[in-house]
Amino acid sequence: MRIGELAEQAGTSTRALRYYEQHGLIAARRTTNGYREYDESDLRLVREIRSLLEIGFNLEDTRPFVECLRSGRASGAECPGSIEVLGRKLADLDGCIARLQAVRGVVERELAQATAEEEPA
Amino acid sequence: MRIGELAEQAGTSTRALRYYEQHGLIAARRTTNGYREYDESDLRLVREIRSLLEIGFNLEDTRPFVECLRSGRASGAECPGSIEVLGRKLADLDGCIARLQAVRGVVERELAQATAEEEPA
DNA sequence: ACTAGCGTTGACGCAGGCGTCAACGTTTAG
DNA sequence: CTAAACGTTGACGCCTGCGTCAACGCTAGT
Repeated sequence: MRIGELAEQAGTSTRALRYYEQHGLIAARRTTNGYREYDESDLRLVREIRSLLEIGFNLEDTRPFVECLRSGRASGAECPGSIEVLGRKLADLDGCIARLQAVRGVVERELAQATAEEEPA
Repeated sequence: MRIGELAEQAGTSTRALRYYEQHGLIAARRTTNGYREYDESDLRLVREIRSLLEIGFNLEDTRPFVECLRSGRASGAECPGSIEVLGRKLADLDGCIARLQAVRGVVERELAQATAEEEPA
């Protein structure tokens, strides 16, 4: 299939696909006229990238997953590189959640105090 | 005091202070030579801005707090505009935390599954 | 007089994942 | 033959809170 169809199948844009290629995540064969040509395995790679991006991974983080899939694994997560990224992400998430909950506490107290002083019954 | 000292007192940079002024958050008197001149009340405004930015508010969100302080209130949070921002922020935080926790669940399951398939013994 | 250190404005750079337009070639339907 | 609809590369725009450099003026100390 060509880039337009791949984009549609993967729920993204042709621009994004060229961007992934620029960054070495996917590679395309070329037909004689210079058009990119893809197959089902490429679709799987792009879908892996997309689902990871959607939950907050950045492009670099998706690389080990993509390489894992290209090495023939059934899942992009079952390679050491991917597992390491998952571990770091889990720690990042925990830190991020903790920070947000702390901020939430501050905001909640500020709000309670401010409304109390605004409407003192 | 001049801009350099204000920056130091508030724990920020002169560049940031000029940026806040550009966006109408703080205003400076000028001495005859064109230098900006600040006093203690300006320091309070900048500290309010800084503390809000640090916990994740954006510049626009700080505006009602700054105006509240300038209107003579003891706290920047005790005006309707500030309270509304605090309320929206609280909702934002709740949504953000929920999303992160959902992602955390996904990542944790992925990680468990991947490590299980990597070391099945 | 000269230098260091403060001030002034204006403008570019950055991160990230693309959107979007330009200017052009290819394919396909009528 | 022509136009629509696809493809190609290159490059600028976006967003946000500044960092950083340029090129200049003012002031204080020696």
